[in-house]
Amino acid sequence: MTQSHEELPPLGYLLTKLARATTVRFAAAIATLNVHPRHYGALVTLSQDASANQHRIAQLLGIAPSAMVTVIDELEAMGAVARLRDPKNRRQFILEVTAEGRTLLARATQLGNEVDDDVWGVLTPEDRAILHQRIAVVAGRLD
Amino acid sequence: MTQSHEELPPLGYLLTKLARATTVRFAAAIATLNVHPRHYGALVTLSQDASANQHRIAQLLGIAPSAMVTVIDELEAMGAVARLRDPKNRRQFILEVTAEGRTLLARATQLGNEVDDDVWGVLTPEDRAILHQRIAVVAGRLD
DNA sequence: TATTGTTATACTCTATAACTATA
DNA sequence: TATAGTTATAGAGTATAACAATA
Repeated sequence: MTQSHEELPPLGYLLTKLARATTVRFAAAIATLNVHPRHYGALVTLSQDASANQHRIAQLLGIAPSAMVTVIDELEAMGAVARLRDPKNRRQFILEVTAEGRTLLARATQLGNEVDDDVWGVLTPEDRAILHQRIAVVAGRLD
Repeated sequence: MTQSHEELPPLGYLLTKLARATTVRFAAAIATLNVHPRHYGALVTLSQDASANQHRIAQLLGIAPSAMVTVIDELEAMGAVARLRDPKNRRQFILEVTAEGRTLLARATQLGNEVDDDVWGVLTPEDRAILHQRIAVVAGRLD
């Protein structure tokens, strides 16, 4: 047990600081694809839960449903997502990630991984992989 | 080596998602002290680098120098920070964290740790301590 | 009457540029 | 001429509330 542990700022605070710095770099990287982090988040979430409607995606992303409209509008304009009326419930859309959307997601993820290399390069690959996996677990439990 | 690792979204993206959820909880917790996350960040940074002026703090926090003015104004109004003119260079201030400021920081940190318990409770204490330490290392290298 | 998506609007946050004083 | 702090202002981002279509 290290004595210094108690004196670290809360994990959540350190995370916020890191997230902010990382987002700036990530945003700059994917701007070359004409994609905003907002679009990336929606694409990731849509890919993970194909049955989600716009309200559900907004909830998962932690933003207002009204804010989703523009994001999906833009993804649709890029040809990354298609709005298909659900015949079972015509109030809502089935949000389909197109082949183009999957390609875009893959490219943005690649750029994100390069930013990761830059920011997290001080850790050994093993440490980083373990960290990555644990963060994924915790992030997945938030929903 | 796990095959699934390659398919995780970038660490930076997961972090941003976690940071967002955590900040909402942290902000709600420290609101009981009439403190905003912004104030907390400035207090932490000031405590870590006593010689920093407002421009330097803004740089470390990744915000515009003009945005610091209100933050320091509010911290001063709370009695948490004192602006003392530097006699060596009267353009800048020495920003002193008061005893009251240190108490406030400790209380807010305590609340932040409780939020951490809530969010990170799915990890074992050992895993979490290692994670915390590594995150602190990476966050510290950003400056 | 409730739900899904949408629009209109207001509010918060942040950045940019111009100003004062000091160097 | 450059730097530290400040002020004014504009832009981006976000949330809230009201609305239309559907259930």
